[in-house]
Amino acid sequence: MNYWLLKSEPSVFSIDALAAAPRKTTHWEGVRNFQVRNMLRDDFKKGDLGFFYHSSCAEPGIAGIVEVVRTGYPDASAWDSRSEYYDAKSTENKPLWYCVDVKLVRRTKQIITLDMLRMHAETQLKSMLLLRRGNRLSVTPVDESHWKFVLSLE
DNA sequence: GCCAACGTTGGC
DNA sequence: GCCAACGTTGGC
Repeated sequence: MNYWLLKSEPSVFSIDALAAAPRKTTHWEGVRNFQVRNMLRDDFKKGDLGFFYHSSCAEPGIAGIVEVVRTGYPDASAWDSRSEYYDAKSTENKPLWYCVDVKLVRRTKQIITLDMLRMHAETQLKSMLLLRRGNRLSVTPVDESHWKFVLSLE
């Protein structure tokens, strides 16, 4: 079983929006980066857990925990010409982009902020991809040791 | 296959 | 709004 960190801008899709969604589940759609696509398509397994991370906002940090409930399948938003995620290079016969479904397990007791994580960037969270300079991937794998340590910060 | 230009991410 | 970082594109 794998652990992940999924970034979302709360102004676009927040933990509140996920909590309010039917079955507290959402399509993790709109990924248009090949590295991330490959992870969604090939590496996400049912039952994997992920941190739901708020990015590009006043208080960046981990807001909740999600579970993978459906593994990679073609992202239909790519062939919807009305979608902001439309991509003419992807078709139903030859899908280019993939998504997964995730379900909210629970909110964290408070936002585990980027600042809190950074305090351990040279010790327990050394090599955590989120904290690596220049990292911009919207989905990153999380080591089990990092996962457990982050939760101990709650 | 190289690499400059361009676009995007995301913290600040 | 700035800008560092880096992925993508496209001419050659």
